[in-house]
Amino acid sequence: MKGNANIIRPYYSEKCPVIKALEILGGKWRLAIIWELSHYKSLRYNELKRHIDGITNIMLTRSLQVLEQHHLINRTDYGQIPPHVEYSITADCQALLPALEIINEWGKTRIEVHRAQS
Amino acid sequence: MKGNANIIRPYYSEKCPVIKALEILGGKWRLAIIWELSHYKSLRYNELKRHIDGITNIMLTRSLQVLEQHHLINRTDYGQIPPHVEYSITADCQALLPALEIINEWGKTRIEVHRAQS
DNA sequence: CAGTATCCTCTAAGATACTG
DNA sequence: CAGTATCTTAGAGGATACTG
Repeated sequence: MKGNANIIRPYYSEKCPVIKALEILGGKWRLAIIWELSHYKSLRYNELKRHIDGITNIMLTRSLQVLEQHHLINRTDYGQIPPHVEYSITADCQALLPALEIINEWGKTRIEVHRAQS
Repeated sequence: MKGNANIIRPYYSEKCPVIKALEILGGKWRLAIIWELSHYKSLRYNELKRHIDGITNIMLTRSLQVLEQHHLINRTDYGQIPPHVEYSITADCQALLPALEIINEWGKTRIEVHRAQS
């Protein structure tokens, strides 16, 4: 597990909750994973990978591990061969969804801005 | 202006608004700056710096520039000597505040978790 | 199917010093 | 007061190949 630690080092994060949250959520793919998972009861590893265009195995794995460590997602291994693993968001994570809705809507307008400029 | 570009490269961002938003907001200090500014009508450069513990000149300057480019903050230069510059958030940016409220509340619980563990 | 193991690159972040 | 100019570096992100 390398290049896998949190993006932002502590200290100010212990005072500012917004910074603290970014420390946990700020990876390139983390919010996208949460957002994607939030639309399903659960998703398998490769399903999730197919949903998130451009993500690689390592990045998906690393991101999932970080999110799991922070109790934002549940990992359920059905202990079968071939493997069957399902991911879902936790109740803790649900609290963030209203924020993600807003960010998603806001992001849409940014894509329009971007298109209009190019 | 180096090391100042957006954190996340395009492509998937053009499809996923959440990724797009992160591309603009995902810097280490950007949300903190917006969050801080949102509590005031406007703040001067050094006031802002004093509010955000740990931020350096370059990081504040760079972050403010990026945010201004994306029309998230207004920069008002009063053209005086000594300089007098005020920063405030734009109407565009206001739309994000409800999300920041949620993230802030969520972040508080994470700080508690962090404390309980150490 | 669901991941690891290696290796590498790039750049965001920062330290330090200086300025109109 | 409100920044800029330079230089450096840690580590996030990724390419590629492999595995139980």
